[in-house]
Amino acid sequence: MQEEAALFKVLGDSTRLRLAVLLAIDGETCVCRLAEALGEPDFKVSRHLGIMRSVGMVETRREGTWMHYRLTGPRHRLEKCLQECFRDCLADHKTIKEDLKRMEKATCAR
Amino acid sequence: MQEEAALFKVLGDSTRLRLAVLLAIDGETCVCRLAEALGEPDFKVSRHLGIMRSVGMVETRREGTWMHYRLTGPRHRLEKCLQECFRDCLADHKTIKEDLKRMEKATCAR
DNA sequence: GGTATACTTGCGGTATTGCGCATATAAGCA
DNA sequence: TGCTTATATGCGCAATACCGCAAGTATACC
Repeated sequence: MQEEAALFKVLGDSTRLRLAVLLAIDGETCVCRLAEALGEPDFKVSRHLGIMRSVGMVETRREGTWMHYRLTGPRHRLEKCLQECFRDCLADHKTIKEDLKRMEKATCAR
Repeated sequence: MQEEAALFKVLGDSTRLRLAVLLAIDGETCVCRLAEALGEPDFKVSRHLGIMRSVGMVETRREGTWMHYRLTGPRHRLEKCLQECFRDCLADHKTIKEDLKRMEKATCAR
């Protein structure tokens, strides 16, 4: 049960929960865009993404200097359920809408 | 988003996650039965239930010396989704099955 | 009143977490 | 090579979390 709890624990921080929802909605995204979306320093976002990666919740793809993060294709029912949760229950949240708005305007070259 | 993250955080501890799943499966249950199910001291179980109550995840009903805990009827989509998650994704977990077995044998007078 | 059962809570200790800052790495380009 | 952009990470600190134990409350029953 430790592994399952670890998934919830990772989502138990609002910064990481926002990142998870944004990735669920927008798919693969680079760190700088996510940092602009959240209005947080990129080292902070990077560190939280690292934590999410350590439990296998996200995967990365490097493209030059950019690092693209995406949610891992769900490995079991729990992860599938959680990802549906992001899209179905949290996408409409005020904070997420604001994050998405900032992400659209991101100055990052994509 | 803090409130939503707080829900996940509460589930980010394996003791509390087990309690949540057991309550989702078995409905209203007293502390001593839950403690026997988990094989943990009752003061520990009681403390974790208190944490779950502090975020509104569980409610209580007193009956004599017994205190019965149950999951709160979901107040929004996220809680509904999480409760489905308990039943659909976690009820079959090895640990939960063992917990349920111990709960059946509980010496507690119910 | 006194005792028993069921549950809760204060305390002290150790461990983990999240933060910002500064520094490090990694790739691209002049 | 050196410079820039994008990202990652080591460090120290303050805050929080979980634990076991011991003591407390609450109800029931004699």
